[in-house]
Amino acid sequence: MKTTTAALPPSGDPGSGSPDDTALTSALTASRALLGVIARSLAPVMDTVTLPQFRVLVVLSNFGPLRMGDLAQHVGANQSSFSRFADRMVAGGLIARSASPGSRREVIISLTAEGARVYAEVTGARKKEIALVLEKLSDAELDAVRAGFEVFARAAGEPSADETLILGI
Amino acid sequence: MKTTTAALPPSGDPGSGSPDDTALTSALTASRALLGVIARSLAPVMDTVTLPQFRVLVVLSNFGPLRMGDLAQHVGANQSSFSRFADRMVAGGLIARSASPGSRREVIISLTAEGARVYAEVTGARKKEIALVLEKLSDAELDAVRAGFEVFARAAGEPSADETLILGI
DNA sequence: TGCAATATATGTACTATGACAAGTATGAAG
DNA sequence: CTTCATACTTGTCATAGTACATATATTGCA
Repeated sequence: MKTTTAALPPSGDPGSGSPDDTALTSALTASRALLGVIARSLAPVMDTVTLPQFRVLVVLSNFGPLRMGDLAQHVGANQSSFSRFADRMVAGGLIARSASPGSRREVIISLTAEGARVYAEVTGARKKEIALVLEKLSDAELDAVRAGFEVFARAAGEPSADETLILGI
Repeated sequence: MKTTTAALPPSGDPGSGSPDDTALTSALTASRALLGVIARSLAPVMDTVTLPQFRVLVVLSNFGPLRMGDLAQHVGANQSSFSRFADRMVAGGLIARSASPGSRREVIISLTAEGARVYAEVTGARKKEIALVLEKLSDAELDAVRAGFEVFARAAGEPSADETLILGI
């Protein structure tokens, strides 16, 4: 029997770690801060492109023109669905279909100038947002940020393209 | 005339900043790393809830039970649309409708245990992912990360709830 | 009581996404 | 040239999200 489950109290952060992992706490807080940055940078284009569509822009920006099927695979889409999905993006002026030089049955998808602009708008905004934060800092603080972030990024490694695509960023 | 715009070459990061802003570069790299973390933490639940639905879980986790209309406002949804949106989440066992003690026309939405579990799964995974990165580090490196992230988070400030909701995180 | 305001639910309609099957055009192998 | 595989397109259908207008229930106030 599936009775309506009872209400639960709010919980900002579930479970506080051991008292000595201040680095974990700091990392979580910083991750929220960076999320804010990312979200703000993405917001302005969200009425031009949907998140799944932005995924495509990311892939094409990083890999260059791709065959339709390969592109579908990269974003984890069904190939047959993807054709009409591409139609919408073509209609939106974000991508372009072109014939493959090698084979007439292949269709190459590439960014249009507009598609590239949308992508650049987001990454540019992200950069600007972060710069805005950093310019509040003293030289010593900047150095601390640089050192800490470098260490973390090195340890975390670059996320695979497919991983970040989950969010479409 | 809007002819099909030509293909553009790939561009990983558009525009490199001035040579001295290594902190900016580090921050951008770290932001990508954290994005990977966030994306990985979100991936497992993406077949249980959609991103808009996860937004609701986030809001309810942070604010506790809310009236339907207030909840709709928090996630930026049209009130009349939201009723059926809530239907789906109720059907999915993620939230529950209950009568307001004060007024019989008000409907209070609260997380079910399952809804709270899904939210906790994501935040828990995020925490675990970050811990996994940090445990590779030496004490000195941990200290650098803690210091750098603390400075950055303080300068960036907590993102507003509405801001992070853009991404549904 | 009666009326206006409030809170939610429903009718209707549209777009985006996405799955599956079937069709069409092209290329490659024999 | 026939046949099979490849690459994309199209038909069909189902679901999610969202909007606008309208209906229903409830409350508060005159």
